[in-house]
Amino acid sequence: MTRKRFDDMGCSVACALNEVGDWWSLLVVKQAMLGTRRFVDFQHSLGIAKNILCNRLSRLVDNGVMVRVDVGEHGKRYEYRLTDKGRDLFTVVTALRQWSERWNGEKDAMQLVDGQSGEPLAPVVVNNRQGKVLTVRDVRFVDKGGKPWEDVG
Amino acid sequence: MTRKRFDDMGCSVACALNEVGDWWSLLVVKQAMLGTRRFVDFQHSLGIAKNILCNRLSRLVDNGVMVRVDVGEHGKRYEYRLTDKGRDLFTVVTALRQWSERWNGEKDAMQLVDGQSGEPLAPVVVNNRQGKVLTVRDVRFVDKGGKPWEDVG
DNA sequence: TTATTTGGTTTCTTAATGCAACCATTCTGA
DNA sequence: TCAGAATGGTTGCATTAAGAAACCAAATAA
Repeated sequence: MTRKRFDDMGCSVACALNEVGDWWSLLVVKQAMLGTRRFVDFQHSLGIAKNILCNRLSRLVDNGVMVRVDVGEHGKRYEYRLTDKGRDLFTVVTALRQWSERWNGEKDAMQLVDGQSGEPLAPVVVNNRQGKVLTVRDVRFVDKGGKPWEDVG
Repeated sequence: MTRKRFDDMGCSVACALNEVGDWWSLLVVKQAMLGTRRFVDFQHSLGIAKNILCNRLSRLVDNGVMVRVDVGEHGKRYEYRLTDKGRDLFTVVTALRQWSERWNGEKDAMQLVDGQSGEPLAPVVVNNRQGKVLTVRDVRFVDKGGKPWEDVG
């Protein structure tokens, strides 16, 4: 009786959550986006148990979100860095951060700003191809043939 | 020895994950965005255990992401609907869906399209205030005073 | 050369998850 | 009306995940 698998549900969202849907993974990715690379630095900045961090880093490496780079002279010194796939989670992490700030207040001592101007970022939104902002009410779910999706009864 | 709390880490992302960072919550929200409202429909479409679904719906209601609406003639018939806070997770869920499709292929039988044109959506991106697309390399973390953030050693 | 850092593993306890059985209302069909 | 199904749970048990602490070997710094 293992934990339910999410990668065979025929749902992209479930498939994503199968890789980064636990309590810690996205926080590790977020911390890597702040520049953290070493095992001990992840451990101290996140306050995560060593065995859990070990497990999460391994899973992230297995899933191609991070890579373990050997930086020691004779091995045994490593850095964990984001891959392109990992850096591409920037939109997800930023959307999550902004959502939290909108609804729970700015609990963060840090602020994310444009590196050049130093200004805050624009809110992350969903656009159609013409650049119009869409809410969940403005979209439809269709199958491959373009037919509307039927709710499961 | 309880599970680690994420809402007192001084991090907005952690605070968000404290509410929807478990394996199931975002999937329940995503399913609600597809129109599912009834307990049994969530159960069947997600394949989630009843006690876990019960716990997740309660937590989502407690956190203001969903509301339980009484729709029975004499009680005992309920609908679970997204609140504004819940609907605002649309960007997060969509970013996650697109990320999964980009890196793991389109595992989903369903496609999300613009309700009016029927066209696929534009990729969710992070913009600065001038509308320029930013990657994680284009941003900085600063404190309240605007000073750059120092990595924890 | 000794001490410390790094990156783990092991052990033990508690929490989360999954499955199945059960249960009290409420609606439905004959 | 009355049996039976649907709804929205709860409870008990088994397994897996998470957290804290101790321990450990290789590599590095003092």
